[in-house]
Amino acid sequence: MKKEHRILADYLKQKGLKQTYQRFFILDKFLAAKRHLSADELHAMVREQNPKIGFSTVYRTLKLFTECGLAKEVNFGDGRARFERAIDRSQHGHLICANCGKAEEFTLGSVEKTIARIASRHGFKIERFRFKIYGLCKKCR
Amino acid sequence: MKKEHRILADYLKQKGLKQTYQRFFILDKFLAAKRHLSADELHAMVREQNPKIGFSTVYRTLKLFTECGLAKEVNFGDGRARFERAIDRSQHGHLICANCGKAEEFTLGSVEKTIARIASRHGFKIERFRFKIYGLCKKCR
DNA sequence: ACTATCATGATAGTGATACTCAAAATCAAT
DNA sequence: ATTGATTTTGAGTATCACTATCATGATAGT
Repeated sequence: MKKEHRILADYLKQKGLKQTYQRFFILDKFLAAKRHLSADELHAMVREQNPKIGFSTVYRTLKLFTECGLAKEVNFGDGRARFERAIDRSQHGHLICANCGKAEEFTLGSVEKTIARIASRHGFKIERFRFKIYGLCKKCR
Repeated sequence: MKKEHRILADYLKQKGLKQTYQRFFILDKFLAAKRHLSADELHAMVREQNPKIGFSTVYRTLKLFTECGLAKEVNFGDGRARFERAIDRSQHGHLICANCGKAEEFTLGSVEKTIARIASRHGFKIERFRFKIYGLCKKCR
């Protein structure tokens, strides 16, 4: 059993929720994706193999993934939430192209100490942070 | 004449747009605000003294301010765009409280070099960047 | 003052997200 | 395996922020 299936299964049990076919099917599709997906885009992928699964279910399931730490919601300013894998991934920022809309990632190792220092100076308790650079990617510039 | 009025007036002239009462009235209200405002919130402030001014005008005028560099659009993840002054202000990030929703600011001086380095490594042309830390502020923690 | 053009403000439209509910699925207890 | 309580699903609808439309009104050059 995949690590991510285990995490989802445990979370469902802990919360008294049910292990449904849809939830694990959507999880597999989500993990297979290479890009940052919106609920709409993931639904399109899911529906290719499984046209019965509705948008609502995909949408709610993505929220569920976010709750149990399997996914992170990211927002690139185009008015639709996107989701990315959040297991076994180091902190990273996004380079978002204004032309093609694709998002590259960059590691944040060198910035993390700075972030911690800033927060403590303001008496602020960090839950999470987002670092985004908007501009033009190599291809589009 | 205020510096910001000058900037707006020049921009309007350059673009062949008209100098209207509303545009300058909204600008004054915008500049007087201490917080990060949404179009809705600014409209509420404007309407106190001037109930005739509609939401559409406030909304469009904020876009106009953004075009001419008087304002910046920021998004704190609550699904509504907010605007902040952008003249004579150094680059800064935001500390956004998950409880009260208020946003403090922090300076980014030490991070800017890092950002430039990251971008050049990816062949990415920076237009702008956003650095946001979500968590609990001093009061709410 | 006249006229072309732009701006305004009310209304309606759009798209993403969130809610509702009847029918179906899950799961613990028998 | 059957039952029954409870959750989930999927379709439809509602809501919210934002955007477009358009008739009326304001602006600015002549």
